[in-house]
Amino acid sequence: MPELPEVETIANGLHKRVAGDRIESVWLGSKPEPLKSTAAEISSTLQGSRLARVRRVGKHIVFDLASEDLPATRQWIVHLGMTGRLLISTPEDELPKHTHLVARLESGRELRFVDPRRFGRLEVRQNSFTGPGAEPLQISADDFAQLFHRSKAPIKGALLNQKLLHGVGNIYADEALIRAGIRPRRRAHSLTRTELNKLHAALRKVLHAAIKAGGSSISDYVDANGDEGFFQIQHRAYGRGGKPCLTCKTPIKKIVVAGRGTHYCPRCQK
DNA sequence: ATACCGACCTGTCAGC
DNA sequence: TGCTGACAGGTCGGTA
Repeated sequence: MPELPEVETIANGLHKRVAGDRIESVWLGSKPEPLKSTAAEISSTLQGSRLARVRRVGKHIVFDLASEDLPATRQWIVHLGMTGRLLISTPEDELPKHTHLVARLESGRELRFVDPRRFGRLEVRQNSFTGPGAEPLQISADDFAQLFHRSKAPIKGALLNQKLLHGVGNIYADEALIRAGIRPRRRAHSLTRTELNKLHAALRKVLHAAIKAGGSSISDYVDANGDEGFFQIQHRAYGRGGKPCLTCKTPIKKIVVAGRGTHYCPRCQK
């Protein structure tokens, strides 16, 4: 579900609402799929920890944990997958179907992880988590060009490769490419430096605009406060197959690239 | 090493 | 109304 702008919105919202609170106890569901660490590791690490800070790394939500006896080097990492959600609730709120973790907080609230499709992952770590790739909003144009100029993959696939850049998903890959005027099937190494610069700038711009809009709500995405994002009204390619290009009126094409539904303008994108 | 492709899951929606 | 199949914001592992 969530890509960089949505995860950033969720992490910032969670930070505002739960930073400083302490986890008193943890309930874990019986389904093991969402766990990368063992249930015992997750329970023992979270229990008693203070949520010092909540932030985004790539598409991951990172909770920096602190406790009386240990320095703040432990982290709780949450990847939301396609349908994962972190909800702040009261104990009286009905437990949603597909709830996999409930953390009871000192404040009396509960932080719940709900994920119907179970593509999300929970993990605890001791060391500092830096994510699989580079941050799209921090990387320089030079380093950005370096990442892609040797890859034979279609540029759309390369943008989705989290080991290169982390945080870009299907929506923002399509939205960056249409804004940069580049076809999704172009081999990454075939892009000129001018095109890579345009793509770097377009990606930064679209991600910043989407963060400002609170992300894209396609079906059920809501942030930590339950509010919808509204960047979807600014989509030019994603979800607009058959509809006229906002620049030239040519119908937007929908194809499959790197196994993902891909939308582009056959006239504006070269 | 690189790049496709199915698998992993549930829910929703279109079409019959 | 109800069934079937396609599709969905992501990632991983196997295979070519």
